[in-house]
Order: sequence, then structure tokens, then C-alpha cells
Amino acid sequence: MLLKENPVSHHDCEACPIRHRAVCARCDSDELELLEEIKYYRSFEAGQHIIWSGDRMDFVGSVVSGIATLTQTMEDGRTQMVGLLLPSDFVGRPGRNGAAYDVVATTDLVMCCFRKKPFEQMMETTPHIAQRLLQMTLDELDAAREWMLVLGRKTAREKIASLLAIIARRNATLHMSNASGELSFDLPLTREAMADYLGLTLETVSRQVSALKKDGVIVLEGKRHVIIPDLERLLEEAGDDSDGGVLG
Amino acid sequence: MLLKENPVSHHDCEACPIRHRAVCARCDSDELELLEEIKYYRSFEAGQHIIWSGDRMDFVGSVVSGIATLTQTMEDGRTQMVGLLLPSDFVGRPGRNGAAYDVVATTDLVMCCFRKKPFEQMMETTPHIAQRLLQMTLDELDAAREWMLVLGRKTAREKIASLLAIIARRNATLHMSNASGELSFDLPLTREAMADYLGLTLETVSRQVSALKKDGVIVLEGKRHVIIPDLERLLEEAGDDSDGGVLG
DNA sequence: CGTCGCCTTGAATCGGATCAATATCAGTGG
DNA sequence: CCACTGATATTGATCCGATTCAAGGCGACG
Repeated sequence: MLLKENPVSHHDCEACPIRHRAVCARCDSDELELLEEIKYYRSFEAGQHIIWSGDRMDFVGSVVSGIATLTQTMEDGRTQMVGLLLPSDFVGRPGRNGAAYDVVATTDLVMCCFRKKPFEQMMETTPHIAQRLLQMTLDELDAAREWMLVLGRKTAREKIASLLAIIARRNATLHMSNASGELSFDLPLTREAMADYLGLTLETVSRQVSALKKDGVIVLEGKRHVIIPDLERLLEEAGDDSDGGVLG
Repeated sequence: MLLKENPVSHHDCEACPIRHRAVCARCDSDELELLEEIKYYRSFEAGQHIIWSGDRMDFVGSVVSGIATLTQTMEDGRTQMVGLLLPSDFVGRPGRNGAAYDVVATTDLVMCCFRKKPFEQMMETTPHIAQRLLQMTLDELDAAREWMLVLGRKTAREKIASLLAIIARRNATLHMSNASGELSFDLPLTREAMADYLGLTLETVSRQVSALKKDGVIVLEGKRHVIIPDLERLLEEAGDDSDGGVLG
């Protein structure tokens, strides 16, 4: 495996790529300075465990770059992904000592960590942090509930289409492109990870991806690059309302 | 249907049964007085819709007594329950105008409502409210994620056992009884509601309940009263770790 | 008593899981 | 350059658990 230098060049919060979306988004310069004192960066390689379920946590933090998964595993090995962590997403739970889930980097990843104790203190004294964290947690809760519908009531084909739609929409907003027209992206997940996300087996994932391709809903370049010729069509296949049900 | 008087006798927050568990739990007397000014009570009968998905919301609030469900429905009628609201649970989302889910009372129910605008203002000025709401939302997020494992990876029998275990455990803490030994409770849900919670059909729910009964995991008195002779046994059937994986 | 809502049970069917073989491809070393 | 390896992905055959469709039971209530 390649040795690499520390990829973290920006120790300055003001220049941070997730400055306006992470838990610190509402902080002013004074507050940022306080945060700088309790923060540090950690890098992980693709495949590395960031946190083991049950372990004691002495930090919380934000994903700066890269992608990680949150998973739960039963004793017999069945696993379910319960969250997908993207840049700016928050990791850890203030007020709790043990980790409830495994967190695994699926790509090389950089985290901005805050020492837990001082962070919890800052939450008491700095409403901007608690307010932003509340907002983010409410969004995550909505996402989790949307996912419950997918897991509980959708067919395998609809599940795949839903996942692709979510990734496509996220990429669209990330790159502020036009929401309609042709979209394309690289899948950040293996077939197995997709299966763990969707409550399926990897074979079923593979079959349904092939089926969607055969039916022209998606176009594949290689195994991982996906082109969506018609987002509306994909959303139909996902069983979603055309606008995705997003509310003001 | 019986006409009934307004069952709300306690307009005084200090005497409220959910005083120490609801969103107001951390408020001191001064803050409670401010809340009293923007609050009002509403009663619902079993079966009534409290909120329709997509409707404009002009209040948020807490369940004071009774039980309600949060559900999502697809155009073709498939529905998934995404939350079970018990006394002290919070309804509505500050910072959002439209309701994302249907909320339905499954028993007669009383809500303590706050006018949304002033409540949002109070959240800015009263950290105790935002802090408590954050705590509650994080708990709900954990519950939602635990439910994702149930929906995605458990068998029908395990799903039923999981639901019973959750209700049993909740009742145990509610009545501060000894966690072990014999437990019993009334199911607050119909077979159909259980199916919607578990991502099953009502027939499958019925069959698996019968199977658990035949195998002696549960004892039924009538259709709704459930006795758990051995909680450990039930947890095994649920596929759960014996301690339920709860972390400090 | 008869009706309605809720629940149970049976038989047939189907979607996804399981088991198994093969394909693709990047990396590695001869 | 090619053969070997291991991780990832595809595809086929079969099986099984849950759904679907259908019939009937139970209890509350008018």
C-alpha cells in the first residue's frame, strides 16, 4: 500500500471546504477560534475502521473529505447499513460514551475531530453549535425514515432505483448542476455495500442493476460509472413521487 | 361514539405528567411560564388524523397521553410506519413548514401544542429547549436506525419478537418494574398497524404471533394482552444481543 | 340476531435468497 | 509479456419464506 503524506493542508477553519455545511456552519470567527483549539485531523485509508461499535469514544467530528458507512451487525453476521457519511456529516453522539455503530471508510477519508469533553462544554455555551447540530440531526432523522420506507415496502428493483436516485440527487446538488438532463456519477459503493444498504443480497443487487441497464433506465460504463439518461424515469422506477416529496 | 368532556385538567406545567421527559424537561419555572403563554391543548379520538402529510403546520407539540403513529404512504397505497409516538414524544419539525408524514392517533390522545412561530423564537433564546430537543432527536435517530436493521435484515418471526421486546421494555421502564421476571402489557396496535411497522402483511403478523404463542415464547389473553414469561427467551427470538445493545 | 371490524388459517404463488459456477480486472511476480 | 492470484461482479438453477387470494371465526355493539 502506498505511503502518503498527510493530505490535510488546511488547518484554518475559514478556508475549510465544509465550513458552511458542517456542525460549525453557524459559528462566527470567535467561535471558530475556540473550536480550533480542540480540533485535530485524522486520515484514514479506504477500508479502514474509523470506529468500532461498542468502543469508547473520546471524540466527535466531521467528515472533511471521503465517504464512510455506518453499519450495524448481528451476532450471526447479518449487517445493515444505517447511514452513509459524506463530507460535512457529523460523527459521534454528544452525551454518550460508547459508539453504537461501526464506522468504516469506503474511500480515503479525512476527519476533523473534536475532543469530546470540551466539545460538549462548548455545546452548552455556544448555542450556534447546538442549533446547527439539531438541524443536521433532524435532517438525518428524515433521511433514516425515508430509508425505512425503502427497506420495509419497496421491491428489489425499486430499492436499487431509490439508491441511485439518492446518489444522483446528492451529486447534482453538490455540483450545483441543473437537476434535470443527463446525470452521471461514480458509485462510491461495492455491490456488497449496496446490498447492505438495501437489505438485499449482493446477487440480487447485481441482477437488478443489470435489469435496469437492459431496460435503458441507466447506462453503465465499467462497473462503477453510472449515467442516468432520464431522471424522471429513474424516479418512477423508484416508486417515488416525481419531486421526491421534499418539503419547505 | 361517546361524547366526552375535555380530558385536560392540568393547564399547569408544573403538574404535567410529562413535565420531566418532554421537550420542556430542562426548563426552569421562568421558562415554563413563557411556554405556558404559547401553548394550548388539543384532544383527539382513536383513529383521528392529527396531521396530514404535506399539510402546512402551524404548531409543534408533545404527546401528553395516548399513542400515535407516524406513517409514510406511497401513491399505490403501500404504507410504512416510521415512528411510534408515546407520551412525551415531540411532534413537528421546527424550521419546516410542511408536514412530512401522516400522524394518526391510535388511542384517544391529548397533545400539548405550541404555536410554531413563537416556539421557534423561544428556541433561539432558550438554550434549554434546543438542548433537550437535540437529545430527544438523537434518541429518535438511534431508534430509527435500530429499526432499519429490523426492517432490512430480520425474518418475520424476529421482527415480531423485536416489536414485542421493544414494547415490553418500554412498559417496563415506564412502570419502573423489575426488568426481568414476568412482564405483560396490552398491545397498542392492531395486526395491520404491526404489519405497517414491520414491513409485513397482516396475515404474516398473525401467523407469526400464533407461532410464538404455540412455542411458548409469549402467552396471549384475548387478542391484545400479551404475557412474556421469559424476556431473555424473547430477546433470543428477536436475534438481539441479550442486553439489547444499549450504551451509556 | 345480524353486522362490522378485526383476526386467524389454508392453499397457491412469487420474489428474493441460497448455492454454485464463471467472468472481469487490477495487481504481482516469474 | 504472460501466468497467477484475489477481490469484485455476473449469471444460472433451485429453494424457501413471505405474499396473495380466499374462506371462515370471534367478539363488540346496535
